[in-house]
Amino acid sequence: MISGRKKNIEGVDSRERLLRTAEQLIAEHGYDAVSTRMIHKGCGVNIAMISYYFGSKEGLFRALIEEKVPRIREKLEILRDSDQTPWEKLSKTIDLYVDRLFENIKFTKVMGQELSINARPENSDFIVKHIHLNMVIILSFFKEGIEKGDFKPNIDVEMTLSSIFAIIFQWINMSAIGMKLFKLEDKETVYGLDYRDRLKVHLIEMMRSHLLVNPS
Amino acid sequence: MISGRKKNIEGVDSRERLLRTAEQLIAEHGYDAVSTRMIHKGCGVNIAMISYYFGSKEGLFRALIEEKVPRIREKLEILRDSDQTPWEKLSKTIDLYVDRLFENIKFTKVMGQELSINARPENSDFIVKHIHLNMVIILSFFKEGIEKGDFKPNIDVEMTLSSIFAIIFQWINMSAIGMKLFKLEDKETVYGLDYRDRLKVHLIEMMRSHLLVNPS
DNA sequence: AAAAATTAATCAAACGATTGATTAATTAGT
DNA sequence: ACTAATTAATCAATCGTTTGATTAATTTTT
Repeated sequence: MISGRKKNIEGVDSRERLLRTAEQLIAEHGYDAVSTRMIHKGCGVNIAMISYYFGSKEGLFRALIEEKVPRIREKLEILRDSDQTPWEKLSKTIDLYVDRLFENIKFTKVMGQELSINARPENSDFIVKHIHLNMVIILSFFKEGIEKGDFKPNIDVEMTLSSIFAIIFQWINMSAIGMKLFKLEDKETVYGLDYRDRLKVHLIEMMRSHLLVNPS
Repeated sequence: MISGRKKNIEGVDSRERLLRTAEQLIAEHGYDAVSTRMIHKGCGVNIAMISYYFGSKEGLFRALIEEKVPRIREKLEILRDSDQTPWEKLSKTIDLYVDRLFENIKFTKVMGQELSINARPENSDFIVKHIHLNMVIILSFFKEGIEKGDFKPNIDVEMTLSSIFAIIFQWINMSAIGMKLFKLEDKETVYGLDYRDRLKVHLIEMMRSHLLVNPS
């Protein structure tokens, strides 16, 4: 019969622990497969605290989305306003995106699921809106490259941009295929530094031959 | 062997209707969000028929997977045993895959979800196994191309192959992003013939510059 | 003492699954 | 050819569980 408030275990407050546990579990099993009881058992925080802090299970999920999605853009804007060549901007964007998504494997999976199934349209809309804002910035790199004559004039820029996103997202979301293709044993290797770099090199080299007039 | 009665409402038997309704609903909402009651209400077939035909909800899902996954390989084998150039084989593979996945949008989404979340490992394993068998065949196209000197010798073939799959899968699974990027109103356009062709052209042209020693 | 945080207990609704009974078509026995 | 037995197919009703959410009581913090 333990009752009353539990002191912040290891200094982390209940709200934060609910968010992190939900992120972890939903990434692994999907939103609908994760019950509020799984979350509460996973972190020891009382189940009623979900209603208390977030109103509902969906509210908790929404808070998770809003917390992480808008983060990348500031870096892109810095890149945009720099005086680097379009190719430098693009290759650094690839570098940035791979790093960011790999550093948030769990959340990237959550995002992927949320965009795939279209339950909770408010969430998908929110994610799509922010990804699109980023895409517009990256598109300007393409256009700048074409205007300056660095990039081939006849490339399908939207399809190319979409492909870059697809390749990174898919690597994280369908790690099972990557594991089999590269004959790896555990998932950690797919998400490890070696393959992160290999993915970057591949993406940048592929874009180099696809985009540049003079791939040198 | 087959005996007993067959009622066949409107000529379609219940087993088939359960499969198609489950495919439709699961593609739209995800496995866990679709209840057996939704399926039964969606097609009018009695809920007990799920146990009767498939043993369980999971059994129905499994049957759906096993019905469709292994289909593409025979075409790939015909391509492999033909006397076309490696580049012809590869570009026709892209053509084939885009067509097949676009003709099965619903099921492709189901597959994507199943590979993303790793509930039901028997299903993910089954899907991965068959996709990998196809990948091995396509890898032989790459290797043949390199041996003959048609393809550049230093390309990361596994990453390249993985990228092709990623781009097609993602186009189907994350249509919301495509819609926004191409400023489209309804999902049907993303899955329509125009964008299917545009995706094919983009993929093949990107691979041409990425792979071929002499892109002509 | 007032406010904020946490608790165990409880709720109606929905879940997947199973039951026993019924139907209609086919097969076997005569 | 007719009847009895067997079969697959279908149904409504119900099982025990789990779900998301809420309550009122209690404890901690301010």
